[in-house]
Amino acid sequence: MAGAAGERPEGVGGDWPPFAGDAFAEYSSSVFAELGGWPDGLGAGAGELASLDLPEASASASVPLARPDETLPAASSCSSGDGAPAAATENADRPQSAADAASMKPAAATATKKGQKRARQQRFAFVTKSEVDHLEDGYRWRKYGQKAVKNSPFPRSYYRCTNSKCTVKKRVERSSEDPTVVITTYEGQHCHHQTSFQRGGGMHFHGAATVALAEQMSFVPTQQLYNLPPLRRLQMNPASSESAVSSMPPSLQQLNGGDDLGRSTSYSPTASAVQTPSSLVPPDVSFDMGLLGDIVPPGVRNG
DNA sequence: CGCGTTTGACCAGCGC
DNA sequence: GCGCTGGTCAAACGCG
Repeated sequence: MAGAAGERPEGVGGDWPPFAGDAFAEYSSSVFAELGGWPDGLGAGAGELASLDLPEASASASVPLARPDETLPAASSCSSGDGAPAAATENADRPQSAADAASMKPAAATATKKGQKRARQQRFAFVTKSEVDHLEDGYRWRKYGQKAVKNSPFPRSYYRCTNSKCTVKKRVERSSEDPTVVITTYEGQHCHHQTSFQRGGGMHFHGAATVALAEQMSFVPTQQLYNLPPLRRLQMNPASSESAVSSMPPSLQQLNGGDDLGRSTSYSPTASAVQTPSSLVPPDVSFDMGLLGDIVPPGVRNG
């Protein structure tokens, strides 16, 4: 969802459901990390992420999540294309037919030319506190793998969007440091409406805020995203006394209170105050030009 | 029967 | 070059 296509995914906003209630029943905090590129060795990257994103570990926030010099292909999840420069990743898109899949080596399906690293799409990771590993986000996912993670007692699960035209993937793992923390990493951007999601009626907006923020990030044009410093993080601090809505960017406020979402969700301000600790933002970052400029309202920028 | 999960195996990238 | 690790495949299995 961190797609850099600069196009708002349909279904986001008005009817984009946040995480379902169960998933966030125990939600207490959520932190985003925009990965300019996949850190080499996903385990290491995820581990850093987990430790970094916990408020208690914010002191180590300077650890990069992505290599600053890594250039990314255009992030587009859908081979069908929506005007985004998907050509760069076209080879990386999953084959749509079984024949293609059979004739394609797993790695070859995602690798580019020899000597090049496999195409990597824009990814977003965020941390949530939840007892549930697989958080509802409004889309249907099919689990396609699970791996033990080095230095972690918890396995990492791999999910793929069930939409055949959608190549969005996500990884879910628990933090080894804090078992209550779930690290969810999205890769790619949905190119379709969410599937009919409606399990149970209640939605808890803290999750919505989380995802909405991530989506908000996706509005940033690709090039802009790639030119940004390696790490952008937004912390959803439940302990903040800020009014959640007022501290949200206008677009999120709209998401939150304006449309269907606002009407159909039980919004919990306790977990939605947007904070941007200055320590997490490189000093040379201009809020007017980067992701945060679109996300963090001026009043929040100073703490 | 269709869909999703589990799980062992395979492959590529990377570090030593 | 070798071993480790991450990422993915695909057959088997379970469930509604």
